[in-house]
Amino acid sequence: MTAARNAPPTPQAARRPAGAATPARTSAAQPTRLERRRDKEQAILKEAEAQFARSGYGGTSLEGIGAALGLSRHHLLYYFPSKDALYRRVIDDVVTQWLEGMGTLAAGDAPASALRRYIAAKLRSSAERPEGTSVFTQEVMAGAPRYAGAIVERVLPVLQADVRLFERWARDGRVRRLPFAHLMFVLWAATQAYADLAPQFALLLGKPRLDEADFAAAQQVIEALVLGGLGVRASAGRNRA
Amino acid sequence: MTAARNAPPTPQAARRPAGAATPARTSAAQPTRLERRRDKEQAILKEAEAQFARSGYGGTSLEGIGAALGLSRHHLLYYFPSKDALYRRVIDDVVTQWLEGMGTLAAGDAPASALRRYIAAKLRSSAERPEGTSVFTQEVMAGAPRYAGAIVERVLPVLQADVRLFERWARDGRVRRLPFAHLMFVLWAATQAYADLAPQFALLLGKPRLDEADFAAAQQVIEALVLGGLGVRASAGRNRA
DNA sequence: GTAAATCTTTACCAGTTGGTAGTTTCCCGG
DNA sequence: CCGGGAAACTACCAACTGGTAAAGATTTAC
Repeated sequence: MTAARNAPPTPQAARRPAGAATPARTSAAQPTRLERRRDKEQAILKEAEAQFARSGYGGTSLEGIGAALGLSRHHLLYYFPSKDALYRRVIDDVVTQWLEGMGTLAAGDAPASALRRYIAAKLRSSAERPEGTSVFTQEVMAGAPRYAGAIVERVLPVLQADVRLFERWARDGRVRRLPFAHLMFVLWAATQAYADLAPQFALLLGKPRLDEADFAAAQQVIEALVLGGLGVRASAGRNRA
Repeated sequence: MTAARNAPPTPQAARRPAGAATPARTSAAQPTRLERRRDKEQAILKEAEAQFARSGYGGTSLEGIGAALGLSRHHLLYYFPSKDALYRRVIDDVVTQWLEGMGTLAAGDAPASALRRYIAAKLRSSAERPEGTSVFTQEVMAGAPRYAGAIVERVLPVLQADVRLFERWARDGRVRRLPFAHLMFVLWAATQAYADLAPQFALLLGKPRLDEADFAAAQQVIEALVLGGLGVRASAGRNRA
């Protein structure tokens, strides 16, 4: 309470504004107002994502999010008009990030390497940003009251494209035929579990948290299952780790 | 934990004749007080499980649970001393049910049929009582603040037994060697997803909810992956559906 | 029939929630 | 130096949260 007041979290210090693509303006040393605002919004979104992931929508309070950032609840309502609006922004970003990782499968590669890359990408996202998928999972468990539309509009096309790719592979005799939509579901489930259920897994492995070796093992298992289940020879690029 | 009963110790129960005097009809047509209480507790637990699954701990209110049952919030607090106690009872039942489905693997069967039965049992439990695992998943996502102990004490031994069984199979050359703990994690993830993520899957399949065909397809996929990944000939009982 | 145990309801409480309104402080450009 | 807009804080609110205390109603046992 006491020290939080005049100690703003120095947004630009650790956060590099991802400006590789954008033309580097004079902003490097002196962040403009707009940039500072965007950085602060980003910090709020990040903290909100973490808390929504941990406690769900109903279990998270604006006060709590603000406290973690040294802000008052009313301040948050200055940046975001309502808790619901904040939540929607969070989940929107999550879905976007989630979809980004999915395009990987569409590459014109051989099934084995395409799948391997897909699994690795999904697992990496689980390791690096677990909160994101947890928020999404909780939204789904609640019956997707706020995001059923987005799921159909944004996820369904990508799923259908992936299924079509599998069908093509099956037609060419490169993979065994399976209910491919469900195969994708299981793939998502397996990779997402290493974000959502990580605390449980860590507990059962006797560690404080999952480490790289665990993710490597997960990758090995999931690859073996998927490639084995599809009847794809897992020979080519055997040793990867 | 399980005996955390708030109610008075029901002194009459001991005084009642041990059932010899009254035939079965008494309990069937005219439920005794104890039975009525137990039934009511059960109804509360069921509704609480559903709401905790949907909205999480923080998003669920005693008022809401009571309303769904035609009771007042204060009435709930007569049967359960606090929201936390109610939640713990719910999650305790869930863990118990969850563990029941796990013993299946220990049978002295051939790997293929043992795994098939295990997958079928897990999927059935996801289909029949999805709320249970959703509560559990949410507890885990929150970092298992209330149930880390139970996970270690109750789940870990079963997991270790299963892993040992896999190791034995591997030593005998009956399955390919994998990080078996992670194999179990992936198996849990895949089967649980058909409870937790069912709304998403249904949405993507264009149905109001998953039906038997979907669970059959899931079973087919998971079987193919696990048996294929372990290098087990899925021949024996090929056609099952 | 009556007393005791059980069940149900009412009244009340302090703390927290998301949200609004208004005011003050700060910063930056001119 | 100053004006204006962005940022931050104060005060306040109605609704709701879990929880307690106590009174009223209903069975049930004797």
